Amino acid sequence: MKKFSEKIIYWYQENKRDLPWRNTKDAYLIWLSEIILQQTRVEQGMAYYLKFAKEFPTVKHLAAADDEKVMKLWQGLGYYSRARNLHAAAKVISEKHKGKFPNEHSDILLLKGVGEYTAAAIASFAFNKVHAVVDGNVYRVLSRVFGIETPIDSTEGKKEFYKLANELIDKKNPALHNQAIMEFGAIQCKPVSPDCSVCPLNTMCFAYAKKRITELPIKAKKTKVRCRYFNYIVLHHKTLTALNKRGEGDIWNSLYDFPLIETNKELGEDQFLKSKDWKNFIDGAQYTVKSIPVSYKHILSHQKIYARFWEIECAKPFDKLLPETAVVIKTKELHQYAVPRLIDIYLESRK
DNA sequence: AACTCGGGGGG
DNA sequence: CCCCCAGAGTT
Repeated sequence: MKKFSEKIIYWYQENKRDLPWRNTKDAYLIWLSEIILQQTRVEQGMAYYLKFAKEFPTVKHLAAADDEKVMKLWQGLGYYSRARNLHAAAKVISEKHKGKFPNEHSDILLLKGVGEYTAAAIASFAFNKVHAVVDGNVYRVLSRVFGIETPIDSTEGKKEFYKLANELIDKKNPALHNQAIMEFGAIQCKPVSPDCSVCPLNTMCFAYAKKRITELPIKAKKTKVRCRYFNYIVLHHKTLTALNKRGEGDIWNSLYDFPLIETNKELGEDQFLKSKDWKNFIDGAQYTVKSIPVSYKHILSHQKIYARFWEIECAKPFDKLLPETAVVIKTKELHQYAVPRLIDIYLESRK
């Protein structure tokens, strides 16, 4: 009987997708692709990879780029700390490593934004080192084939799956093996309704034999969702608009939105208009509220945001009247700023 | 060990 | 509505 590794590698060679980051040995490009693909589907990350690779063909190009430009290119992809860490690490590689990407697993692991998975991916794909990758796909394949019921989001589970993955890896073809098992998980051993009848591993699969495909892998925690109510104050004065740069400790760090009043619960529209808080933004200046606010429900994996955009025409400039984090910009230059998807959708609707 | 960090797609 | 996706950093 053929071994696990041989079977998935054979399957991979017959079924693999043609993906751009598989056609290079450039550690920088492989790193770039791995950061973009963290918790992100290949189809969603593809356009961003092509954009970044074209705009920043080498790590030095990326290191030399402006922060705001990097964030703008990342706009819409989510998990924005990835972009900040990517940029910070590019500067380290460019300066401390003289532009040469580290080729040891332990050194790669020191880079900001690079954890166990990504270090193994880069070390194997770029330098053909024997380090097994364990991503969501690998957890699923291993738990099903070998019947592992340890929760994948536990410390114990992580150790157990890494141990098994490193026992199974083809030490002569670590890069090929790692690509194969992930692609196998993504395409054949899918999360929902995989076609096990055509699976090359169905004769050795625990979950298939026990009819427990839908139960594996096991995840212990469930993310709870928090509801938030955002009242955005979209201030205009002639050709000017006020933006707000978001900071640490909340979503969308280092992106821009508008000056904001957040409340614990839904307020009526008249109730909000009467409230004093937002008028601090304009310090009692004359203003005109343009019609009723535009409303959106923005769903994230861990937050539900009920947003309203109050468009206010202000009679005088608002330079010094805003929060510390605010910036006054020309409305026509708004498109240069990196904004959350929610703000982007609002702006698109205003065109 | 638990929490937080986005956005999109599929059943 | 739910779950998952080429996970990592912080507390």
